[in-house]
Amino acid sequence: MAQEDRFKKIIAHAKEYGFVFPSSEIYDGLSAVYDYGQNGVEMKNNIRAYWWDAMVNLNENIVGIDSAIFMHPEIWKASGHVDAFNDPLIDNKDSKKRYRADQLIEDYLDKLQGKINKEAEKASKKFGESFDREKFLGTNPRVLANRDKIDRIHGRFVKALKMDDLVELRQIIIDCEIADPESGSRNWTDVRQFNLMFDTRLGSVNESASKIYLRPETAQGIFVNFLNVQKSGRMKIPFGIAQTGKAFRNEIVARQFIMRMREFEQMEMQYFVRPGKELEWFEFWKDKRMKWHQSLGLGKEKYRFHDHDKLAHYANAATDIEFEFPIGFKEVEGIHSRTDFDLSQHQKFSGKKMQYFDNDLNESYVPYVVETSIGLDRMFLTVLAGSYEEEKLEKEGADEERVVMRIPAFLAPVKVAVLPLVKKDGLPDTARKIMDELKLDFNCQYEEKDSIGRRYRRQDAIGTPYCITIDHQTPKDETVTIRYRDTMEQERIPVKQLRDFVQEKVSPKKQLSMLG
RNA sequence: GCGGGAAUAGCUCAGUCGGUAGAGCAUCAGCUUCCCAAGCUGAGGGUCGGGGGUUCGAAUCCCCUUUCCCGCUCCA
Repeated sequence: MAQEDRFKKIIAHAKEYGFVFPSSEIYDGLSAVYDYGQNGVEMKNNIRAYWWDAMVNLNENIVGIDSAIFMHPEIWKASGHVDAFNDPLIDNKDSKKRYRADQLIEDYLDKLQGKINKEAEKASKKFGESFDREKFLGTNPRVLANRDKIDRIHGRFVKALKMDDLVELRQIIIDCEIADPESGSRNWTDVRQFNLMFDTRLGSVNESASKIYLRPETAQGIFVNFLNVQKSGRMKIPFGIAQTGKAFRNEIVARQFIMRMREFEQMEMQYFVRPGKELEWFEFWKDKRMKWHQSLGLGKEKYRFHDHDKLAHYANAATDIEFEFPIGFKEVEGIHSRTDFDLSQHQKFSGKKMQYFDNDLNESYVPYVVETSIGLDRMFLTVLAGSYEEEKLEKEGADEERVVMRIPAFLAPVKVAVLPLVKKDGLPDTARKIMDELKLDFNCQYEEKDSIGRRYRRQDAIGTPYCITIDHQTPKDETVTIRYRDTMEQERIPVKQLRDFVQEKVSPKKQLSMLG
């Protein structure tokens, strides 16, 4: 409970200090859509840049692209999204539980098959070694009745799925007297289709305009450009293509702040490898990506792998990197061994050869793919949640508290605050000069209003790692104090050294060099 | 989408039995000059989430609706 409160506080803090706002708020908001504010956009850009540096710049064999959100509609048939993102759903009116209609029918068919197997089992025990399983299955009246039933239902089921016949799907459920597995109730609503892909029209608004989708993932933009990049970049396997960009999913339920949004940003890299080598590379990227996360310094114990037991049809290995949010461990990044599924599908649907000629093997093949796919918005939330701290301060008298965002300096939205100690004696002028110097290199804020202590706290709240204070000593010896966000300690340094000093502290170079 | 709860100033909240909306903090201007937030003076800011109804009169009662939170469900 306390943890949930903490999550709420982080959301409130994000809004109050210009990180994340609900979309269209003055019109009552728009469900599961959020806007990034003045501080949020800086931090988001910094996270994206850190990922790009680590993937594209640090790896000579990885290049980036930026593909369009609109793509040829056939792509989503090839990828399986047109089928897989169309779930027929049905609700039980009594228990208020929701199920996938196709799942209910499949479970029912499985149960019938189970009955047949049991029947055979029983007979086998009874007749011992003289038992002829095939003959039994072909003659026993109970088995025959069930097999006949399975055939009939299965036939209707397949046809209904093919025709998208929702009424027939419901009729099958009624005819088979399928009950809610939990409550036993057979009081069902109509079957409804939820397509998780947004669609719109390309071209003029008329009958001939074609329906196109807003991409539900960025990965396909990479697959369809595989040949373009490989040839124009003279890439040799293994190599990777990286991309960041928006994707859209019309989630039935989207909740938990920016954890699941209808419009979100992905950072993906598809790594093309020799068939048979994919599981080695899968392990390689698991390790690399985990190191990237841990390089942020938010606490190694807050990360874990969660291997998938149930694999998607295209994958032969999959794992999630999870981060411990106040509401529990949640997926931040997925690493999948996608086999040659995607390229093969595009080869099939487009009729173009999606192959690579490997000189070392002297043969051509459809490459296998290992994917690293990370949600930028979730990453953003990771940094927020991992940085937010209500710190108890010891002070004479009452207990004091400060809210401080311990954001890694290279991700912080504002790097430096320039603060004249008081608003007189020419200190603001001196501060302005320093500000003008520094703002060419860093995102800086100048503040002269309110007491110095209050200004420090305001900077703590947005995670500014360094505050530079111009005091009465500055005009005398050209030095200022620099105050550290995390320790609240101060140091005095010459104005001349400021730029280099800050530069070294807010650059991601040190972290990146450890990843390289 | 279903069930439950919530919505009053930027934030936290008060508002009695239905009688024209209040506090603290924050914001802005001026004063004060101080190294870890809440000194002084003044000002701005709300059609009480939106729409409809009952009533002489609605923040308050009724209906609808939107958004958020919790649970269910879903999650390439």
